[in-house]
Amino acid sequence: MARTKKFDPKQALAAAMNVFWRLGYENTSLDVLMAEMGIARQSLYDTFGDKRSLYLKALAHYRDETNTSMRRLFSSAPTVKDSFAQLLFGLSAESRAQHARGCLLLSANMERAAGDSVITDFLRRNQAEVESIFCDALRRAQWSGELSSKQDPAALARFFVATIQGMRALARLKSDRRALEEVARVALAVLD
Amino acid sequence: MARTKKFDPKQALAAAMNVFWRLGYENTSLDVLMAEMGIARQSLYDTFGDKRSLYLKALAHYRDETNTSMRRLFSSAPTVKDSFAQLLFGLSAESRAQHARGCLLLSANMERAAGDSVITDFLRRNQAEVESIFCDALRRAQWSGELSSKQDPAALARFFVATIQGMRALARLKSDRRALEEVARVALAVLD
DNA sequence: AGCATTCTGGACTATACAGTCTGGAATGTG
DNA sequence: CACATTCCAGACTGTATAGTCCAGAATGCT
Repeated sequence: MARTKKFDPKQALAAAMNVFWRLGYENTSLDVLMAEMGIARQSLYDTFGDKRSLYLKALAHYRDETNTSMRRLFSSAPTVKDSFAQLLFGLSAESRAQHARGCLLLSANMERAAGDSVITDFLRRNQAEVESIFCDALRRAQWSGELSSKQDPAALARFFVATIQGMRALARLKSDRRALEEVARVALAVLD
Repeated sequence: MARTKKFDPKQALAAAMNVFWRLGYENTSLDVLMAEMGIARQSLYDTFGDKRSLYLKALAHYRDETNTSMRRLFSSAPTVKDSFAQLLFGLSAESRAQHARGCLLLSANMERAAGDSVITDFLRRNQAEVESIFCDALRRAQWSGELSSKQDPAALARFFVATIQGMRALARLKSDRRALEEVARVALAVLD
């Protein structure tokens, strides 16, 4: 009946995600989007809608990727402390460019207008999801005796969410592995 | 010889600072700046230069205000832990609007282009300053016996810088005093 | 009073960019 | 082969906004 799509939407979306990740929403122009996605204006609008809706799709894609990898991490590491250590030291060891781009969802939170309820709701749901990944792992650790039952898993989970975002802010300003690792060590000590 | 300035530049700068604080650099237009500063376009350009240089002056003004108040806090509170507690619980107890606007310098860090060396250098110098305020207080606490000498004051100082920024990110997404206080309690425990 | 300077308000310019539209080439399917 | 669909390149529109310019009113100083 018709010509089939020449490009892979998944791949194009991943490319768009990377642009937003590196440049932020406002500083990303359609021109660079078209260039990096390797498609023309028309195809972009036909396939993804306008800039904002492409952005929302990119956020969702990012969330799916990172949360999947976090679940994997927390189900494979031997102890919770190990899991958090891998997370925090992994973040510390990222490249300068990775530190500079930071976390797409943290940027989305900082960049969003105060009244943007679509993005706000999306980010709140995601934070709840991340907290529950952490919280479940912490509860399992209490069950297994690794973590004292006097600790509050929900509070610890939130604390680590905050810590990661704080470290992301530090890393963005100065890509200094040693400094980040020091912060990570102090933070991990709350699990002892 | 000439007419004197009608408005107070300090006051106008404070007003500009509040606008940038609430809206961020990109989303602040000259029109709202003129409105909130209470001066006309021409006066603004004559007195403060272009938008960016006004922004830089606003950042410096913000830094001066907050660092002065932090020094005051750390020299007046009975213990370091008390100082940090006041800082963290104070942040937790801010209004919804205050949580939404967050910290001007954290926003500047997230919003800045990667290659903007003027703002980057400014923020790095400020972070060093804040860390030194924290670090000095922690060293005094070790001297007085409040804090174990096994702890690393520089690492703790950086940790609290990260914690504050993490809590700011959380507060911006959701103004939830209880949740923030839980994070604060976990963080303060590193001083025990 | 007279003058230099600052103020206001608005017109004006230049630029950047999102989004739409057009024309024609490419390509898979029947 | 024919046709529907998708592709690309680029023109075009509308809008927002930073920054400049100008005319005239206001005001302090000598």
